[in-house]
Amino acid sequence: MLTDRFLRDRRGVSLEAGERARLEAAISETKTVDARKIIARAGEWLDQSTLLVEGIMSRYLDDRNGLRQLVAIHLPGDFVDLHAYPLKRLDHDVGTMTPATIAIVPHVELDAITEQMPELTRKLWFATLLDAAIHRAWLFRLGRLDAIGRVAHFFCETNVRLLSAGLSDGRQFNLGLTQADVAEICGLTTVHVNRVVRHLREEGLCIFRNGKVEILDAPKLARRGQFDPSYLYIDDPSSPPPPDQRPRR
Amino acid sequence: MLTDRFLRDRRGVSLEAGERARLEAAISETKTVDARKIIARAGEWLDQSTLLVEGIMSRYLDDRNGLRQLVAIHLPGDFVDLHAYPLKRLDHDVGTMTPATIAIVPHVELDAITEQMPELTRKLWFATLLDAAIHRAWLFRLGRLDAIGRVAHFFCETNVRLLSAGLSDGRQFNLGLTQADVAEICGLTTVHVNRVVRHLREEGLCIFRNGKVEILDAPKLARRGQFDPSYLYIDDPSSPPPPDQRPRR
DNA sequence: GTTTGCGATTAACCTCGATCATCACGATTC
DNA sequence: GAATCGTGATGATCGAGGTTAATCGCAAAC
Repeated sequence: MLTDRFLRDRRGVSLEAGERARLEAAISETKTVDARKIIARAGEWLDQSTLLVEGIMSRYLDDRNGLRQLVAIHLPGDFVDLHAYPLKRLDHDVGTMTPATIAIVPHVELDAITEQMPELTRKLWFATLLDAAIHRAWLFRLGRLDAIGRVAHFFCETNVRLLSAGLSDGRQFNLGLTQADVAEICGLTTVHVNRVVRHLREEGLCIFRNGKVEILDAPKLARRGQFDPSYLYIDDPSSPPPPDQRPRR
Repeated sequence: MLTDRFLRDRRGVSLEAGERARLEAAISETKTVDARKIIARAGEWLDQSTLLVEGIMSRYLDDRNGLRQLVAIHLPGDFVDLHAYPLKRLDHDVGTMTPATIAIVPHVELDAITEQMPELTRKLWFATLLDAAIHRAWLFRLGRLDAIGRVAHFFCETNVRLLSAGLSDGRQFNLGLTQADVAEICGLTTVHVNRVVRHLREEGLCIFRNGKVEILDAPKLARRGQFDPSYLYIDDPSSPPPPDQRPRR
């Protein structure tokens, strides 16, 4: 199903069968889009949102000189611009990075869901806040890490996200991004990303070639990027479960 | 009322009288908190959220060396950690920067609201996504602006936000932050923030002294920080209104 | 009046990453 | 086959901002 990967392995908020069916029914159409196409522009009024089925998409802000800062990348299973539902108007552009398959969900369908299914509504809300949590990790990356740490952190994050989408084996994954893309994500120049990539390779941490990432030493890479995956809210039996009783304070 | 400033002047999502009353009724208690106190820690399971009535609060991530990256600052009227309602567990710490008055909203009350009031639910959702939009602006700041631009952008943003909260006259406002705080926000060192502040003063853009900001040349300051307030979604008669009919694509 | 301590300020030095330039390689295209 | 273009690789140079450290102003505490 198109929504199979949506909120997969997210503790406490994975969809029930009925919820998944309801969301699936809300899809008005699916289509394929070429790489490097703009799906929605900043300031546009939107009446639909985009669920990413296949491929990689991004959200970005332009600066005055035509340079871009990516604020998010989206992987299969992500409800890319669900936040356009409450916001109605976006503050940034949304586009594809690779060829992509997307499913369209009209906002009138989401109106119906919010009227009738409060539990599913909370899960959709959760999905948008997960994006916000990733924004925060990216803020940490840009504000507190050096160039090597930023790229290391990005690779770690993407590995974990793709793993939960079933698109990485935990050691190797295909990203389809260029060094220039990584530069726009990490707030660096392509030249310096190239040097960072070489450094990571020479240190035996990971190899980035032809858009593919091979992680050689995951613990060391995570340490270098100060990466802790808890902000991704992925179901992990080894982390402490929610308290039986809601905690009081 | 305690919620008077919440979603004030936000086009299309300002609260109706009944909604405001319902939210007000959801408040279980209010309290005052000293400056520099932690309200919630990363990883904690929460069953309540915090509405900021007076004072300034922040959210931040710690790095390995004990340095912090602020990911948000909150002003009176902000529902600081409303995102804890869908997320249940935070990925960051929440604390006060100045002495503050806060109102507590138990999540069980929010359960009731999401069951009974879908329109108000969408507005609460909107409020959390507004925070995400501000995260994105901060990402732009850290990724694409130099030190002077970052501080200029931050002052512009804060001025607009305080203006809509009725706490700035558009030219001057009291922030109660130190240069070290600004450094943690802008991903700089205190030493360099000091240099930037001097530069902004000498260029006649703005004066930052004793936690107070005086804006001398708002247009120039905005240009220097590439600041465009549309991401704050504040009601502004001069910006284009939503289309009468929902747009189709 | 002295002490303490926080915050602001300034200087000296150095490093990381930007900038500019060139070159290699492969895939298209004509 | 030549030309073009996107992507990656690498060297030389430079400057913004980090680091370290010293000093100052001022308010609170004693």
